[in-house]
Amino acid sequence: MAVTSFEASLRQRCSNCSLREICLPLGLDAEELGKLDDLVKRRRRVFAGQHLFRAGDPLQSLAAVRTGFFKIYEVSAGGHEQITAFPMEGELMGLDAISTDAHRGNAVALEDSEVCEIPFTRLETLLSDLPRLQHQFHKLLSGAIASDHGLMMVLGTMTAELKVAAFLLNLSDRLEARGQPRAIIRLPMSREEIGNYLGLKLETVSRMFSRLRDDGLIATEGRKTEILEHKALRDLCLQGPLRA
Amino acid sequence: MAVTSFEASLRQRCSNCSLREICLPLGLDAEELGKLDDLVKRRRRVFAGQHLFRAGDPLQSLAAVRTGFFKIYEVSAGGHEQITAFPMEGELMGLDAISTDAHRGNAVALEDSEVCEIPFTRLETLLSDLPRLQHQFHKLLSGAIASDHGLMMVLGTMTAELKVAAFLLNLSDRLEARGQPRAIIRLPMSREEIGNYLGLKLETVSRMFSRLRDDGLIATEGRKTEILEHKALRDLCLQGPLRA
DNA sequence: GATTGGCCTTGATAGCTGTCAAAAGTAGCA
DNA sequence: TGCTACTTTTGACAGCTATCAAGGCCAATC
Repeated sequence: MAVTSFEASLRQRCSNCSLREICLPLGLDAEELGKLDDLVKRRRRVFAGQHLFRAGDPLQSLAAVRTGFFKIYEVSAGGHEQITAFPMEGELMGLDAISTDAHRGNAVALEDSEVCEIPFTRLETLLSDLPRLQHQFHKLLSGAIASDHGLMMVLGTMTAELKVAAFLLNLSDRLEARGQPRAIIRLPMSREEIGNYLGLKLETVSRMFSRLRDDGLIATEGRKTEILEHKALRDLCLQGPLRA
Repeated sequence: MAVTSFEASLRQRCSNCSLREICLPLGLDAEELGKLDDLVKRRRRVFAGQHLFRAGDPLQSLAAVRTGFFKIYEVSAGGHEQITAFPMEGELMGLDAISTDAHRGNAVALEDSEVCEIPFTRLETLLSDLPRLQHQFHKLLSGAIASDHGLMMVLGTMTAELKVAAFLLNLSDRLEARGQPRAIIRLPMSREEIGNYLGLKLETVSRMFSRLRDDGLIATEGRKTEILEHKALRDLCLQGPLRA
């Protein structure tokens, strides 16, 4: 029992987290990691379907996904919902709240998940003391912008088939960056949620999955998807709506 | 002559810049402003059509638009160009470069413009000393994410007519935030560039301008556009693709 | 094991936007 | 002023995606 709780406490620290090469701790030395550990004390389980935060909530903490999968959606003034991201392990949520001190998005767990809460005001204080942590935080903010631009490119230039292909490749790349097999993708979101994210209707998403399957590029079994022809799928995205 | 150059040097400082309530200096006291002034020494003219930076350039400086208008476009692996922003006065460019230490976008002046160059490494050093500047910088990064999400909502949920209406309202709001008349919009970009930004073809953009004009919501005279019915235009965006 | 409800797939049709084409408008320049 | 090149507008038509509809699959429940 004592051993178990010791191991649990180890797992509960940034310094031993398997995601430290992806998340906030990247590039820190032991002393710096210790200070970050002091800050990120609160871990929290979020069950499937449960909200972690809602639009309008004051920004208390940023949250890093430790295990599981989330969706972030925003609601326009006209009442339309748009999913803006599907954060997975090692990704931060709530970065867009800093500008207004209140969350703009709603975060829902797509499966039973666990997050590390990072009190934002205390984080900013710590950043001033730890230049390397500051730089890594800026890289994560900047990376979020870059990744949003990637989605804008998908939304603005691609046909339905390419959008779905790009979506699968994006997930595949992110899995690979976490040391997981890049070919096998377990989708925690529905066709409707994929469609919302990609600017498509759920029927169109379904049709495109079928088309990619019929073309032999992927195999599907419900929400389990396997990429059979990785290179062909990437070439499809590259050629794009534009041929040479 | 002496007076002129004195006035010029005043205008060349963050502490006296008319954009200090929008840009990086927001919230700083006199001493802090002085340190920022020391950092942001280089102003640079960029003539219409000229590039300020290109994708792949190492990140040396962020740039704040002082006067004029830019477009930022990214080129996908497949060679497709996508405009991701039209920065105007007081807006920062190059934030997405921090994550990779190299620019991802290409910045082109749409008209003769002037920018303030902010050496990034020195900025990060200064941020550690000036918590308020650090917080404002984070707000601007966060605001860039929020604004990208706004565009994703437009791209993902709106029809062509609503996209163009939302585009005009966005420009109108940003002009108003700078104390300029919100109804009169001088577009420095072509129909093709608007279309690229909104995920539409130039002909469709032109048709939607004509439709909004025929409906009495706007008046057009080439690239000069006037919003005649501001509320009606906003209502149009709100009702969106969704009734009720 | 049958039933129920949610999600996914597939088909037929309609509507919106893209494509192709031509003419009109605008700006720069000799 | 007149020329040229570019941008914008407008029209006709095709193609892609949304819509409407029905049926199948799966898991949870009784």
